[in-house]
Amino acid sequence: MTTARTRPATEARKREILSAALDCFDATGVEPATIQDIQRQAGCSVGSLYHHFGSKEGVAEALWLALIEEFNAYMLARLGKAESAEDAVRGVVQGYINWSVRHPKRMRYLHARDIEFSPEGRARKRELHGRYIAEVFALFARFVRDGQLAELPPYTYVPLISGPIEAYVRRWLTGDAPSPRGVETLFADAAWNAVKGASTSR
Amino acid sequence: MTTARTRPATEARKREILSAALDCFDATGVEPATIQDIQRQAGCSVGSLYHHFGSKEGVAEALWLALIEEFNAYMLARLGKAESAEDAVRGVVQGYINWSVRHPKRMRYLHARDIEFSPEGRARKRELHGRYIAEVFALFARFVRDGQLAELPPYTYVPLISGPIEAYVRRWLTGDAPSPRGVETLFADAAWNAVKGASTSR
Amino acid sequence: MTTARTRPATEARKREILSAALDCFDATGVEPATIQDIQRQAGCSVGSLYHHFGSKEGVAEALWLALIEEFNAYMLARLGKAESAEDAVRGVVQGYINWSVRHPKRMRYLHARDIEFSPEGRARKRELHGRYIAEVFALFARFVRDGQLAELPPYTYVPLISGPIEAYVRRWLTGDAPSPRGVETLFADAAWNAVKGASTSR
Amino acid sequence: MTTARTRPATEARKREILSAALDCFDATGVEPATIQDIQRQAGCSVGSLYHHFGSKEGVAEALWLALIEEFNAYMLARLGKAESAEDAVRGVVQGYINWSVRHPKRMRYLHARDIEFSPEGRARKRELHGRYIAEVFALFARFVRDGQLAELPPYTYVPLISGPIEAYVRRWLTGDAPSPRGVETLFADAAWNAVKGASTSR
DNA sequence: AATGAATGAGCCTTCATTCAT
DNA sequence: GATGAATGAAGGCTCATTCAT
Repeated sequence: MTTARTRPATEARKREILSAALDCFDATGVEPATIQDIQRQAGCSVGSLYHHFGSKEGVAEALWLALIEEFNAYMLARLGKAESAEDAVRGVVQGYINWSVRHPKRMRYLHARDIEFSPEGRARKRELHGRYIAEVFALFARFVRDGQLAELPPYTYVPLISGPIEAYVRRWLTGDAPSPRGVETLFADAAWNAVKGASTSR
Repeated sequence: MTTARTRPATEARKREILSAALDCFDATGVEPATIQDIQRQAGCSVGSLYHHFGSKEGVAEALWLALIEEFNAYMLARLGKAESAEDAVRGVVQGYINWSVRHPKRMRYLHARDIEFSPEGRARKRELHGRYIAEVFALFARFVRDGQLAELPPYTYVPLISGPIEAYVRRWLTGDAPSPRGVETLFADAAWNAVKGASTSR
Repeated sequence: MTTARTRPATEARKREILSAALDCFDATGVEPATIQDIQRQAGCSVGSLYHHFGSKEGVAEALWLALIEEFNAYMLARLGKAESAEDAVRGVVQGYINWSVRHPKRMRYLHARDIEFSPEGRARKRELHGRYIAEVFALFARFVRDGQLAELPPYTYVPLISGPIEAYVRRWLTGDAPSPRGVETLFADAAWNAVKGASTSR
Repeated sequence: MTTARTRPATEARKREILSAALDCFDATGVEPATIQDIQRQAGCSVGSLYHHFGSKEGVAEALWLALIEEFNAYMLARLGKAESAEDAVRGVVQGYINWSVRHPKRMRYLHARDIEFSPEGRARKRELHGRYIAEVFALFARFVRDGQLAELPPYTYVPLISGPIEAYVRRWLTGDAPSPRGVETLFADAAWNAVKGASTSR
């Protein structure tokens, strides 16, 4: 029994390249990283890289999409278990911290600004985002209806809940603040206070 | 008749170049923008640009430093007038919004990640940051002492106060959320709730 | 059940590839066309292409040789029926026009300059050319001997007879002149006038 | 007195590059010739080449336009002196031969097929062609009116007059026929016979 | 016979920077 | 102070070809 239908060897090679690319992009940024950096790090040829991803930006895009998919799945798994709004909100903060601490490079890359998406990449990004947001909102809408969460302009929930911890983690990732371990409760409190509903007794 | 000592004409030319550079950097990012983009936009020669700033990164650095100085001055002027901790905290949020709305390009540039500072530039940046933080902390320390503000790990104040509005404004600057006009109070409330002290009656 | 000796399936596949190659070469030229263009157009794999033709130039060469063989056969069939020198000369012009109008891509490809022949290809080309010229000259020599055709430097017959219509057809093939339909007689007259012998009464 | 207004040094450099390019393109064709071939032959840097011509195709285009302009001027100067239609027609053939013999590389390049024109280049080409054709037609129209030339479909004059000698010269340029010296009269006769008018007594 | 992943030399081009005028 | 022609290292990418399956 040789290579199976989906050519697992090919998938493995693609994963190797993406992993090497993450290291390179993390070290210098997407723009400054060169194809040769990645190729050397991945132990493959230039041609192979282009065979699988078409371009340098193709690699950057595929990497970002793979990571956001992973992150979303992680958060949704966490939120799915929440039994109350407070649980969910605190879970977002805690989950954000946990994933960042476990995978700082990945989180740093998700924050990167200099990734140029192709039209297809942008579409895929929107699709993933839309699907994620839809699931999150479905969850939160219930809590808004039963008064556990305040009714706010839709675009403000995420900044209010994640903004502080995002800002803190970004400073930590760039070496400008200590580890987020230890401040979990403080930021979870802030998030919960920012969005909790009137029905929620103090 | 050109005035002697300070050569205002020179200063004007430098400002023109920085303004052109802001447009270019904002359009494509620092790395992708080329000296020739800037030079064409500024209507000057390559040589002139090098005469005044020494290098492309020299332009990027000078621009960032000029903007952060302007922003800090703006915030300090606002905070200086605050008569209570709540006033100050809400002022930060409001000031952040106002300046961003008035100068979105400038704010976007202050958020840029791909500026490479020279050792001198980095020193100047640290100096400006230190001076700013010192003034802000002097102000806030008073409020912590008298109980208006909670006593928290030092690195958490800024993320707690500015994180949500920063996150929101970033989304707005990239076209992913509506104008911050109208959500001022909401974000000011969140900021204040996150850092207010026990002495502050509810 | 695949037939054994000549493997008609193989021949069919080769013809498919050559046909696809003609389309590609015609669209962009031989040099710019890529193996992958051809392979995609032909609906076969890269490997298959190499299996049958050995290289890209191998395809270009095989195509050219196949077409020139076809063209020569067409012209000889036409000339064989000529009963007089005038008939033959006019037949060349008319045949050139007919074949060009029927197969403009093929004629355009026979005019292509950027085909690099292998030594074997060049030999085959010479062989085909020699055989063709020999047959044509055998025919024309008779007419020169009996005075129907003028006795001219050998290398001038072809340019004198075919030059004008070649020039016209080339312009038509590139879209710079209208169809050669309608000018047949004019060009046939010119050809005949250019080479007719003294014995030919006016 | 240093460099004058039009920077003759710059023009000289451009001419050097074009001359080197002609050698390279003639040796291998436009597509196969590399920027480095040209740059080395011209004794300039890659950057300089791009500074002046923008791209490899830019060089090829500028060269072709310069040569066609030169060729047109040469032919028009010759035709301007013609005192009869026969003089003019024979002059075209003779001029074509003379210029080809004097500048075989240039003529070979004017025949090249693999030059890709930019939209601007194409426009310039059309402009030059139009202006040339207009002058030639103005001349010939006179002869058509007074009966010295036959009245034929407009697109046929050039192929009828130049076609044979073009075909012959092309064979010579590729080494497939001896020098056109000695066949001038033969081809001039053919050209004149092909287009002379009824009024022209034999 | 067919497939397509892998290879890597070599291409065109960009662009920060210098410097003679 | 201003100009812009010149430089050349370095980058992204192409593509004919090979070869294990």
